[in-house]
Amino acid sequence: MNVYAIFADHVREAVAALSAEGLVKSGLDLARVVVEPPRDATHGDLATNAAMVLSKDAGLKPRDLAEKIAGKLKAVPGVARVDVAGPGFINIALDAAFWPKVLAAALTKGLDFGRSTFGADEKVNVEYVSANPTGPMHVGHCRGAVFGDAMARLLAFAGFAVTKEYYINDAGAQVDVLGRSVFLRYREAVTGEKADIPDGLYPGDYLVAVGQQLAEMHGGEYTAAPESEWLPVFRSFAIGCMMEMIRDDLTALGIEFDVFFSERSLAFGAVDKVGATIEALRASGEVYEGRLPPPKGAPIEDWEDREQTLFRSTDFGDDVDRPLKKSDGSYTYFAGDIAYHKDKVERGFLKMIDVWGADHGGYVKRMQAAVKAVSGGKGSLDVELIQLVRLFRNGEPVRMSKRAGSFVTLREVVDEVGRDAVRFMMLFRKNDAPLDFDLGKVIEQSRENPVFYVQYAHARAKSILRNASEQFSDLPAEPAAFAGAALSRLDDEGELTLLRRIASWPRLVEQAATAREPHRISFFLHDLASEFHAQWNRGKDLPHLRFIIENDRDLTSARLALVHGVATVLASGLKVLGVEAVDEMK
RNA sequence: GUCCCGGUAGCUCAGCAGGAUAGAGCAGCGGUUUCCUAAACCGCAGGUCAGGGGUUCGAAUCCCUUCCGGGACACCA
Repeated sequence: MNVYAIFADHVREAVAALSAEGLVKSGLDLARVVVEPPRDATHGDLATNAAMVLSKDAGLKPRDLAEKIAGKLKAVPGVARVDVAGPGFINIALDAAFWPKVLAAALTKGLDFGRSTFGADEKVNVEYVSANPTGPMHVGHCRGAVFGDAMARLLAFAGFAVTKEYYINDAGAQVDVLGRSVFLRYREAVTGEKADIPDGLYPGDYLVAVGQQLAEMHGGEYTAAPESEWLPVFRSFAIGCMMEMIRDDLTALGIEFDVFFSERSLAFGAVDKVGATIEALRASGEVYEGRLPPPKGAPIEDWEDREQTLFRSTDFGDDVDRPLKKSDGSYTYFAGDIAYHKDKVERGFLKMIDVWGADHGGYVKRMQAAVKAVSGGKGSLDVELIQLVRLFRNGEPVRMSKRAGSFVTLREVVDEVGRDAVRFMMLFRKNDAPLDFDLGKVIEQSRENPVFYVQYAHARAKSILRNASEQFSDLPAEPAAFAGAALSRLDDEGELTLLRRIASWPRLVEQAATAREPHRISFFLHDLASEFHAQWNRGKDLPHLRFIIENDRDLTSARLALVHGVATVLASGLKVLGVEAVDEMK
């Protein structure tokens, strides 16, 4: 039950009625009309900008139009008072009985309160992580992984039909390097002589076990064989091992995918889908053979002016056309990616979201251009760029050296501070702003740590409910049973603040989904937790405001309904973030 | 040189698809514990929303421009 959406309809109906009566021009564009919580609670429960937005087209002064609309809104059931204020705001005060109805709905729906049909089951493909299968995931991957996963959960909660997808980059030069690195570990395992890993290969210890497995499988068969014989075998086996490791890392973070899509399968499967995609685009005029101007910026030493196969991305707003084949004739990464997104379109996805690291920002325009081209203009690709995470420990930067193989792995971080802390902190910042992650602070149990702060609010709510059931042994355990409590007795300003916050949860879900900003969920939960802690503390000075009132069972029930409501929304929101709502702090 | 992302309180950041007097945490100062978890709360103080133009009833938010910081700029992924 989204109060704001319901009243936005009421406002539109009011305007339509005025038009029908000839009091206001008809055919006004109502798209900009919004109903929102007023900045100041003393203004009422709801506010709309309708009169100010429509006044120009309606040919009326904002306040005059506001008066007309207000007149109609007064007749809406549940409305107690309508005022026109300021430049033409229409403030709506609801009957005292209104908010309790929303709370009752929340209690009845439980964790599904806030779930929306907003997305209308539209298919959305969310592609994220897509780390190269050449080693364990490191912290740099972590934020994109959590963000993509939360985005997928959020969109699903908002009513979209979401598919979570991982693109395995198993076709490029880096997996050949992986195969060669593993070969050295294999020979090491066979001969017992410690291998010297030259620059350019992967030195990490995690490949030792892979080499040993290969030694067990093949014995010394390949030690003296030419690369052409062992590379495909070793590469393929190593990729499998790496993906297994990555899946384990992801599981540790609470992330599961619906689809793992192999890049290699596109060009080296039964049919060459990359080649087919290029030819299809050539037929439609989007691919041609031509020359490119030398790149600007830092000069490139081995730049060679040559005719190459180009995608006409400039037709779709890109800066230059982009090559699809390398000088050795093999496909560029971009060519494969076009074929991949074409495959998504063919699987029925017109709405696609890719989550990339910010260093891939320069790749956005060409990929969006490609999506337009392969979907006949019908598909859309949103790319969410994830900024860097700076890792700290108690204020000191954690140094990482990838070359030495001593980077901090995702698993190490999760093992140290826990899945919930990692996830929440990664989502407690806009994705396009850099984020400082302090391993020391996130496990601190204090107000400074938002993870703890929100979880503590939930635990506190549960604690109150436990205590209440000891004092009133016949209280029901099910939240839904409290929907019938005497909710009209919730009349304290702090209680009403919480009611309004709970009621705005469905609206927030839709906004966060529309904006593609899961971090709004985190901030909302933090606000709700803060208001709840505040109300709890008010009961210390003012005992009559406590949730449990010994000699007043009805009032206690009503307040416990509110506590259940808070706990429900906290749990619901945390679930969207993939964070556990704990019942007790240890 | 071009493109992308940032610039909001001393610090770290929100600011809800243009709205009413720009918010929170930390740091600073001052309070709150016979009590449902003080692991919390309350108060005070703190601002040229980087600068300058524009759009309009109204701009931190949209457009242009300058400055500053980060990132990306055939044939890597």
